[in-house]
Formats: sequence, C-alpha cells, structure tokens
Amino acid sequence: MAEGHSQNISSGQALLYLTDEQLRQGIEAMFFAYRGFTADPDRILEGLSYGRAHHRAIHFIHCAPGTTVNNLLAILGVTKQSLNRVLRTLIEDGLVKSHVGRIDKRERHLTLTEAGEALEQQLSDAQRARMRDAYRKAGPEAVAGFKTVLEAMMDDDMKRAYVALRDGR
Amino acid sequence: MAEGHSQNISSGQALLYLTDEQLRQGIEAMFFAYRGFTADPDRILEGLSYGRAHHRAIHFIHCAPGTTVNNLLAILGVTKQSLNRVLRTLIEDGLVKSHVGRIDKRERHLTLTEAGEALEQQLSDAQRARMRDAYRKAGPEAVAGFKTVLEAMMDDDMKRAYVALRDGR
DNA sequence: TTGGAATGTCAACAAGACTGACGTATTTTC
DNA sequence: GAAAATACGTCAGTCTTGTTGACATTCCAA
Repeated sequence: MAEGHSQNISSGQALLYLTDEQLRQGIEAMFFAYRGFTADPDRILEGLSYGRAHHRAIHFIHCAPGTTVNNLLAILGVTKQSLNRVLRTLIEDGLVKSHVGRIDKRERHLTLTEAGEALEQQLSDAQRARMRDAYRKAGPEAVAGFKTVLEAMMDDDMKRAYVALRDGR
Repeated sequence: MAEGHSQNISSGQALLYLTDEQLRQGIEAMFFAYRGFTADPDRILEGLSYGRAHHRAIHFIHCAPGTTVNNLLAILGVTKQSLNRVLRTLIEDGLVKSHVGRIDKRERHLTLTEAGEALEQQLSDAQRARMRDAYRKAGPEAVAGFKTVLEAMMDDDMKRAYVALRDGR
C-alpha cells in the first residue's frame, strides 16, 4: 500500500536515506533548526513581557481574523485556561479585540487591533527574513522537499489544520 | 553576493517560492511538524515524570558519552542551573552517571547507565519511527531538500554544533 | 601563594503549560 | 418550557523548565 518513491530505486542502494544514522541526523537537524526558527521573534518579545505563547496567538488570529476561542484552542493545542491567560493580557494591552458573536452570542470572535497588527508585522517580518534567507540559500527544489517532509511528519489532525489554513484563503 | 540557485531560473516565475504567502506556509509547516516531531517521545515521558528537557539531555549524552556539563550546556542552549536540575533527577534515578574528571577535577563527565541507554533506545525508536515514515512517504530527493533547508535555517553556532555532531563520529 | 577564572551545585522565583471545579450565558433538544 | 449541552471565563493548585543570585571547589597564572 502506497509505497511511493521507493519502488523507483534499485534495491541495492535504495533506502540508504532511511538508516538509523540518517534519521538521527534528521532529528538533530529539526532540533537545531527549530531553535533558529524561534530565535528572532523570541528576541523581540523578550523586552515586551510577552512569550512564544503570545506570538502563536497573534499569528493565528492574524491569519484567521474573527476566529473563535474554541477554534484557536484546537489549532494551538493548549487548554483554554492556558490560552485565556495569554488572551487576557493581549486584550488588556489593546492588541486583541474580542466581540460577542452575532449569530451565536456564546462565541467570542477575536481580531487584532491596529497595534496588534503592527506587532504581528514586526514579528513575522523577523521570522520571514530568516525563512527567506534559508529558502534562498537552499533553492526551490530543496524547499519543495522541505515542505513535503514536514507535511509527512505532522499528526493527521495537525495536517488537516495546516491544509485548511493553507488552502482556505 | 552568493545569489546561488536563483540565477538559474528565468526571472519571470523566479522566486515564486519566496513570496510572503509561501514563507508563511513554511512557518506554519514548521510549527505543526515540530509538534508531531515531539509528540511520541512526550507520550512516553508523560508517565515517567520526565519532560522534553530530560529527553534532550539523554539524547546528547547518548551521542557523546563522557561529555562534560559545560559541553552539554552549549549544545542545549540553556543555563547550567536549568540543566543541573534535570541531571540531578536523572542521576538520582540511576539513568545517568557523573564522574569527576581525571585531568580537571572541576569537570563532571556524563554517561548513561544501562537503564539510561534502555530509555534512550525506547525514546529514539519512537522518534525514528515517525521520521522513517515521513522520509519514506517523501522520498530521497525531498529528504535531501529537507536537510538543506533546515541547515540553512540554523544559527551559525548551532550549525557548528550540528555539523560537529554529524561528522564527528 | 594568592587572586581570578572556570566548573558545577543549591535556593528561590517566573512563565507557561496542565487539571479540576465552578459560574454564566446561550443554544439545542426533548 | 425544562433539561442538557455548548462556549467561554475564572479561581486554585501543580508541574516542567526556564531564569538569577549566591556559593563551593578546583585550576592556573601573576
């Protein structure tokens, strides 16, 4: 079932990229790369008494304006208590607005204020700059492979969330 | 300076993979993939009152047996106090051994005990299994691209640590 | 030999995740 | 219309993992 590429390779040197050593290299590459990936926004947030949690909330509210708390919970994969702490400070500080739903008044729809959008821009500029550099150094074929592997690495429900965000706009 | 691949592409559709939208997709892919990447070991650690920090320490002690606390600090990128707490519990529980250095008695050299190696095996089997699946689904060319982009995404000193680990055994 | 640098430990604290319990408003179901 | 379910907020408590500050030990060089 769904063997994919591996059938196209002569069985002698096939699957060389699947050795334990190769896999361990990939694991360490993920570890070190993720550190770089979060380093720039972390630096910006450091002085603002915000953390990575705030960044994530801001990012996804920016991408899906008007999303509900429950929606965000599912995407971020945290508890509502945890998210609530973050949202409360963001709302107090005037970066996020919460509107009662028109159709279902139990829901709160979240959007970024102008100040929130400004911070989002600042954070995402920093993160995109690093991403752009990496993409440029690696070239388009590598980028395609990069995305393919990352998608294959996601949990199924995470992949659904990712694909929905990717295609849904 | 160092334009790389982009010169080989006709300028019309060139750099399509460098649009903000493409970059944002890459950012989200990293976010969701990293969750999948850590999910399996996290599940195993859950019942053991250990966390991701313990996993990382065990992983790198396994890869570089006899390493010192300072060495590990540089690789993990945390403060020595933070690492120390983790190491203390691992030593108490008999998973890690700490020997005073023969040449420099200030140093502590760290190795895994048999029990430690067993847990390392269990954790790394789980993580490798997911990695192997992802690699197999994606195919060798994608894997090559994956690694290229990840390396380009690292901070320079992280890349040095990664390359040293990659080539140094 | 003495003072500084390096290595590592202990103590206290903060961020951010978690669970559990409870309250309120609203919608849905019977 | 009453009861159950849903969406959200909050209080309290715990755990992991990061931080700083203070301190002991050891090494090295002036």
